[in-house]
Amino acid sequence: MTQTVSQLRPTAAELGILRALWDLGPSTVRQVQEAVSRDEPTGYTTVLKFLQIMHQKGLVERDESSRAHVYRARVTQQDTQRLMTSQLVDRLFDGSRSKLVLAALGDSGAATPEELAAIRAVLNDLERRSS
Amino acid sequence: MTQTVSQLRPTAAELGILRALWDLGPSTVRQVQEAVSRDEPTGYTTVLKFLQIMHQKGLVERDESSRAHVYRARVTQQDTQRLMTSQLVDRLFDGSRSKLVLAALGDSGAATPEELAAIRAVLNDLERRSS
DNA sequence: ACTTTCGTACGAAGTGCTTCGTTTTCGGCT
DNA sequence: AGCCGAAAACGAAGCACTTCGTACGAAAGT
Repeated sequence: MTQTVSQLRPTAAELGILRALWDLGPSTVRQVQEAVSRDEPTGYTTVLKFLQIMHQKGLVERDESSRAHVYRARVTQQDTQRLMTSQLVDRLFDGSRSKLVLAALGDSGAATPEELAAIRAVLNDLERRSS
Repeated sequence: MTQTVSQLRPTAAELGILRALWDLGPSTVRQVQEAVSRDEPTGYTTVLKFLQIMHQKGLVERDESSRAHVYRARVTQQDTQRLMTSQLVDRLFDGSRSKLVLAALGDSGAATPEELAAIRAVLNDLERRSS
């Protein structure tokens, strides 16, 4: 049953819970439920069930020492971003990351001047590195 | 039953079929099935069923004048790219497109010099536009 | 006209995702 | 010790997605 976490894709609802955990850090079910419900009202046992499933899958770990178990994300936001971005690129952009970038930037109003500067910095870095 | 196509999100299997249609242009079920099966072997009636469902949803249109109906994508690849990219950004990048861009570029080996140049061009364009 | 072939249409089964009601367990309080 | 409130565990229902078997109809060859 052990599975490589790095290849595990969270479902839509699981992603909502991961977002709460990334935001809050280690949390009880109740805390997660309250955070998630701000976005999308969700019952307590629903959230509990997801956390149990995710624990089984290895997406989260939990500390059972207290009466109210404390859950913590076992995948980082960055890794998940990379994974899901890769999958989108594969499925929809013919495997070309830069096509995704162009699409994301192409939509007007996408970025503030500061963000553009940050992107430019990365770009400079990449070009320096490759030469 | 009429629904705005621009908000319609194709499922995983539907996306595979759309990719074939984008690639081939207007095609019969058999042609789509052959193309899709190169990636992922799929039965004829399975593909037919999907095309029927997608027709119902408005994702594709069909010409029934010949015995073998001819299907054609009703959403462009670009629109779908925009839609799904937006959703990824909302769900996983706190609504910031540039975070997605940084993540996509950050992975080394992502882009060739030509691609980087193309991105830089878009960047220049954006900055000129905003000033 | 008859059979074979190829296509559409339909229904339904299998699977995974989502949600929640009910039951059980645990600690604290009296 | 017994009760109460909060939490965990369990089971199942509802829904969407995926897949395919079967039936039926039309065209083409003999």
